Amino acid sequence: MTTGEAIREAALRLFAARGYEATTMADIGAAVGIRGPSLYKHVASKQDLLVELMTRTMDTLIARHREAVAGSADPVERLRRAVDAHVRFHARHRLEAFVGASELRSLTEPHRTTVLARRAEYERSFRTLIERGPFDVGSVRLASYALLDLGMGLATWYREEGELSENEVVWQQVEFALRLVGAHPA
Amino acid sequence: MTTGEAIREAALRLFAARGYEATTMADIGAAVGIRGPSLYKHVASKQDLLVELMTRTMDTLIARHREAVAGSADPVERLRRAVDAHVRFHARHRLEAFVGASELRSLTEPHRTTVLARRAEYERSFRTLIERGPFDVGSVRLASYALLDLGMGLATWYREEGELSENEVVWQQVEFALRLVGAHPA
DNA sequence: TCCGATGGCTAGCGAGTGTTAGCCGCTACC
DNA sequence: GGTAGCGGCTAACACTCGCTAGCCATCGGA
Repeated sequence: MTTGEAIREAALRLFAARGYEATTMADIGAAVGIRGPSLYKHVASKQDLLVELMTRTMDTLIARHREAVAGSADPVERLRRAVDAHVRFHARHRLEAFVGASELRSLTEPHRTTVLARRAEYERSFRTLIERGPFDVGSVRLASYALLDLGMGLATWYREEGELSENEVVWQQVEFALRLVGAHPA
Repeated sequence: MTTGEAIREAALRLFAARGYEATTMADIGAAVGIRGPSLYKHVASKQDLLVELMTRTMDTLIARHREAVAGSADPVERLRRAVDAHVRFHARHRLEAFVGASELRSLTEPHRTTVLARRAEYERSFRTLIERGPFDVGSVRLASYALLDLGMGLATWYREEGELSENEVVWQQVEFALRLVGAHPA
């Protein structure tokens, strides 16, 4: 259903710009050229729109992570690829990432708990990556948070039209990340 | 007026937990033991509450930054102190920082522009700090964003009751930051 | 040609919102 | 002991919102 997809895309843009609570069904409708009530022919509810967006975001983020990590057995290379995927995801899906981080509180139970669990799992996977490698950090947990924050920040400031290309930004962030955990002695 | 302060504190907690739009004046009133309409004897409006919170946050953040940087002339030491102040602020004022980052969109003009300008100024000051020192980064701008993101992340995950003390967390983050910009060769 | 589904629309319900108006008890002060 | 005013309160206004009900035009397939 391509109309449903258009609605989700419009909702994403509006949620990112104004926030979930401040966005009205009439706004979303207007963005796809129909009236508010007509949306209910395509989606179940406003909350459902948010749930769909957030779970999809976490699903593809974790999928990209698994693909990236699976490609190598070397701990340093695995972390490098994980950070690359993490940063690249936040560059390519800025709005999804932004909504995912800022609208957790608008999620009703049990969806909130589900998404939070997914996020915790993702963080744990970074922690494991750091633990298993020849890295030098005081606190593994803090290091994992630092790597995650480094990428999530992109959701705020990254712009596709910026002077640096996606690859340049990703490379630079990966470099920062590796320095941070004490790899990359050169 | 100590009642006004209590109201601002309650509003801060509620804005952080539920978001500005989802928080009602009745909620804020209940948190300080009065009814919603009675709040208007102490504050001008709900929006005014948010404006006050956000401008105060930026003011004290910038003040702490200036104090920290003023204490030394050595570029590395200046950056170290700036990061220390930045991280410490986000640990001590978690909620303010969280609201400051997530409710920018709930700010009506011209306040939004004012606060954004203040934030840009703050970022620029980090950029200058990096430019003027013996650091090694590909992009100064990206490095400044990275340092800022490193501290702002605390707003999400830091808890006072955590196993690491404030000082331990700050030291660790400062270490990460200095490694990131290529200082701290040891 | 008829029919059922699809997907728009308007009207409207019911709940909730920020804010104002106006009332009243308490307290401080002359 | 009167009174000004501070700071509570309830009632109510003027919306707004998500969502449902019910109507109707279009159109593909039997």
